[in-house]
Amino acid sequence: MSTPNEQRRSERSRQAILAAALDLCRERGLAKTTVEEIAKRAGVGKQTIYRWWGSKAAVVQEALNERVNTTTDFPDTGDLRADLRTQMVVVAKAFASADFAPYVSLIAAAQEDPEIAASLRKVMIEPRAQACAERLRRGREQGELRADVDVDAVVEMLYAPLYYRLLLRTRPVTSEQVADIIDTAFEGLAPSGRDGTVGR
Amino acid sequence: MSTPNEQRRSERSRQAILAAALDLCRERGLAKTTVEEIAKRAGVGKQTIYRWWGSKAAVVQEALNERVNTTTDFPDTGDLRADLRTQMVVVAKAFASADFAPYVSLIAAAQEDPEIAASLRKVMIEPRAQACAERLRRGREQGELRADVDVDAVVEMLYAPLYYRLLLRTRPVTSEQVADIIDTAFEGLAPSGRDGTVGR
Amino acid sequence: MSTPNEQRRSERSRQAILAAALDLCRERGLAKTTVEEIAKRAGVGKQTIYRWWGSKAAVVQEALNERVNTTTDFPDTGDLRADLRTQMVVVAKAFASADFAPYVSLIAAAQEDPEIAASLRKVMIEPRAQACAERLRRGREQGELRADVDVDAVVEMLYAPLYYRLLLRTRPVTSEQVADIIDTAFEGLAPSGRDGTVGR
Amino acid sequence: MSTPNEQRRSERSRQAILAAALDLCRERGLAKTTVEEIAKRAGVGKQTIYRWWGSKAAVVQEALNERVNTTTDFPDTGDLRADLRTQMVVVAKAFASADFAPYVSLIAAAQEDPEIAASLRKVMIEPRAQACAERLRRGREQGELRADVDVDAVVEMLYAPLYYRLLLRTRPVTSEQVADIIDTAFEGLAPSGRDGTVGR
DNA sequence: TCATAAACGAGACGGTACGTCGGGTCTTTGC
DNA sequence: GCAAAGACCCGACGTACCGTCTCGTTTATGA
Repeated sequence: MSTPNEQRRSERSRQAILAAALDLCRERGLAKTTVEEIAKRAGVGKQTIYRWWGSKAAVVQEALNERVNTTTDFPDTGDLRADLRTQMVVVAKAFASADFAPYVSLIAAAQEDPEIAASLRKVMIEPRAQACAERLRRGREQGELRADVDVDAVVEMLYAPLYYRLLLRTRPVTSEQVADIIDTAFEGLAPSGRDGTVGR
Repeated sequence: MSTPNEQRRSERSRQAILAAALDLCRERGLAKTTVEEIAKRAGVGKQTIYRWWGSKAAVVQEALNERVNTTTDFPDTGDLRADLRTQMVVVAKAFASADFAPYVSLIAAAQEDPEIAASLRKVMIEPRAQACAERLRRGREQGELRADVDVDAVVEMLYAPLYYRLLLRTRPVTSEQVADIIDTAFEGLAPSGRDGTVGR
Repeated sequence: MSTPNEQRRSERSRQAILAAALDLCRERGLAKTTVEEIAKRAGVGKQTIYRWWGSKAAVVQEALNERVNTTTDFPDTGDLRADLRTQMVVVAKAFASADFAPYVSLIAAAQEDPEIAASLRKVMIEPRAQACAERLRRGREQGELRADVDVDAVVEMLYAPLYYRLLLRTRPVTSEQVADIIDTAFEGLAPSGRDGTVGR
Repeated sequence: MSTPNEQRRSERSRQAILAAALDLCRERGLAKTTVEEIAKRAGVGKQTIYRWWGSKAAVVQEALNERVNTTTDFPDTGDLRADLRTQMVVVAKAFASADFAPYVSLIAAAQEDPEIAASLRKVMIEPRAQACAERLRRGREQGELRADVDVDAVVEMLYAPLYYRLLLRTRPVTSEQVADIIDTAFEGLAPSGRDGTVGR
């Protein structure tokens, strides 16, 4: 994305652009945000944006990445279910927050732009999924999880319902949902025992 | 969406517009499809599109709804897990299909257009979720499910991972994923039985 | 312009169209008047206009022709200069009148539509020019005019300055202008006698 | 018409626009010339036209003004009638020329657009009328004209018949017409001398 | 007297051009 | 000597009217 000389780059302009982009995206969504507006609000020439980023989505992506809590550390108190709950409640609160909108816009943009999709996965999603998988692996070793589970699949099972509500807006994402997800996931749907109809 | 006289409407034009919109959307995605192109390909004036629809997304939504299998019936062989599997495999195959792209585009568009979001939920998502919930309820009555589960939450748990992969493209949606989801959901993550590890 | 059956034609619609066209033309000029507006104001379908006229200009032309004083009679009191003055003052007053605008619009339209130009000349201009030429011819026979003048050229000389001001709007058309034109035309510009330098 | 920065303006685009507009206007008249065509032929964005001009007529007006012989000098050989004839024949030839069409279109446009009318008078008509009036004034001082004539009215009397034929197309504008106009104007219509028929 | 066929009102239709917005590139200029 | 300012070419937007084309609904003969 960047042939020009990185060293001569104006940090002041860069920050102004990121801030303006994020603000506008929060105000009216990424789709209705224009590069022209970002430039004007940042007090910057359009060229300065095109020089360093490939699209407005890339700007928002960088802004978001820079501002979001970069800590992907997962709590580890020894109680897996409690730790999952702690972490997922944080995520749920974030999802429910109004100024999470730019992240949603970014996911939307990613549907028609593979480049955005790739960098979104790489920067935002996979590191966090990895951290969770890691914690699950440790839990499995401690016997808190069945030995045969595929932790990556479990990460999906746990977080997917949050994304489902976030993106389809069927219902709001809440802490209760988190509790529900964890309980159901751990205890299963089968009426008795994990091996199904046995004790019937 | 329609103040003009519905009765004088040209069905020929309507069909041509829906077909053109869907084709273009499959070819290059909704974002890169223009109303002008839809009109040209359909051999129609732009005004005819604007007269009957509020946006290109609305056109695609109607096209999709009209062409998609409207059967929301859920199989019921008496074996809940098998029926879920049957139905979810159908969904998974659809999600994996190349010409499912318009649906994905539509979900993306819905992120920044509440009207699209609402009609998407009402027309595409909720009827199918209801059908699944219904089947789950019957299964619960037959003792195939724990008596205390919230079927609506279960629907989310089951389908959310498919949407997760569809929209975040971390991995492809497959029949194996479906098997995994069902198994894990029914048997739970806990090492033995649903009531924790404590010896029974 | 008219293959349809003239006898079945609705006089009510015809009158409503002519009136609406003339009104709109007075209100905002022919250029900003649309067939759609004429139809709506006349309570008429667009097709009824297209059935009987070739253009909006043709409508205005017919309206104007029907409403204008069709008397092309020239006064003849025996005093040519007085009669010219009488008639030209009428014309000057018409030109100065606000609701003469449609006639001006029509002349403008004629500049880019030979059909309008032809019918304008035939219906509006030539009959009146002929009447004036006739009166001049009688005056010439009576010795009120030099025997060698070309009456058609004289008609032009007399009326052209009124059109000049009407169309170029350098100054308003007035009765004083009429007096001036007649005096100068009759007496000539040369300082003494009609044959110029003679008495020098 | 111009809020944008005149100094950054592209002269290349400006010239291309003026040329294209004039060409199209000659080919099919101003009424059938579209801004879109001008832009396309000039290899220019439409916005560049709208940025600097208020209408297609304004473009043609500027083009015409820039290309037309800006010399408004009137010949002065000492013989007023000869000088008038010289100059008016030039005008008559111009009026008769095929590529004078844009000027006619402009006069037509002026009938429904006061702004065009004003600039047309200011730029094209009045300077030339002034030059003629000036020459007439000098002639009057030299005794070639009656001392009491209003030179401005005379300008109108002389040129109006050319405009009459130009705009009403009753007959072609020719050099003969010019001769006729001058002879009649100077010698008058009255059978003998300017002070009536009474024998001197 | 009534059927029938034309003209009618309404207005949807395929188009063309409008005037505007914003994208991404290129040029000028001021700090 | 960079970068703000912004003019440029371009393509699409959503709208206004064009002139044509159905639709029922009057209306006005002529069988």
